[in-house]
Amino acid sequence: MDKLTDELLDHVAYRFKLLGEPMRLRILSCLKDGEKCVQDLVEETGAGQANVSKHLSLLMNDGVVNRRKDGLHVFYFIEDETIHELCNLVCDSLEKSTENMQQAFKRS
Amino acid sequence: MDKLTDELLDHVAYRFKLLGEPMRLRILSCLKDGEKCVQDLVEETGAGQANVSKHLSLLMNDGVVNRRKDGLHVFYFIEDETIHELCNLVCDSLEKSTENMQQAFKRS
DNA sequence: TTATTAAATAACCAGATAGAAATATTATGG
DNA sequence: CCATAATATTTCTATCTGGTTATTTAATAA
Repeated sequence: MDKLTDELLDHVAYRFKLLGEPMRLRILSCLKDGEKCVQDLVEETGAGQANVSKHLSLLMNDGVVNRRKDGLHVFYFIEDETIHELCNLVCDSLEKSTENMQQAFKRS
Repeated sequence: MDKLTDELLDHVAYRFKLLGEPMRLRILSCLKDGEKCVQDLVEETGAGQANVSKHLSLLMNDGVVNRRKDGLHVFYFIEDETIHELCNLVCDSLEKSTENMQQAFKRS
């Protein structure tokens, strides 16, 4: 985070914002183990088709995911693998702070 | 990102959402080198005082920052150091994809 | 006590956006 | 060509939220 230009900072914020919607994170979680077509994602997430498409479109435009067309189906996959690292970092951090909360609760 | 419960996933998303606002990221960037009082942050970011306070409050409640009171001043500092890692990861990733874009542009 | 300063909170508004429904596009098969 | 299935796009609406202004709270000093 050295010498963040305003432009880069805005882009970083936007990337975080993309990851900051539960449904988008759910979609990315579904893509963790490999490509999925839109239908699969609709079923797995329980979201509407238009909704899933829109989220995927946003993720595509920012280079988070990419796609491969095959007949009527469009298979989406994670393009930027750092997503997993990001999620893991946050998960670990949250779990740690939850532990601390519990510890503090025990002590009180 | 293994076995994300819905609850954890929502919390992870919320953490990302917190980082997904340019002004909050700017505030965190200001705190990178150490604690700052609210006034300092107001001056450095150019945002309104109420605004900075509100952002800090959100960041506090989720454990991203913490504070130390000293007389009239309240000094905020980063509590969850993984923030830096997260930002660096995103920065590197974005820079990389920008390079790729430029490469592709040269080839075309 | 009163005045002053720093920070937090409350109330409001305007812009953004997730979701739903309808429509359009694209690809396949008959 | 037409029908169908998968996906994308458009439109609309309800909700959320960042920013501003005004007010309140808290701490210090006179």
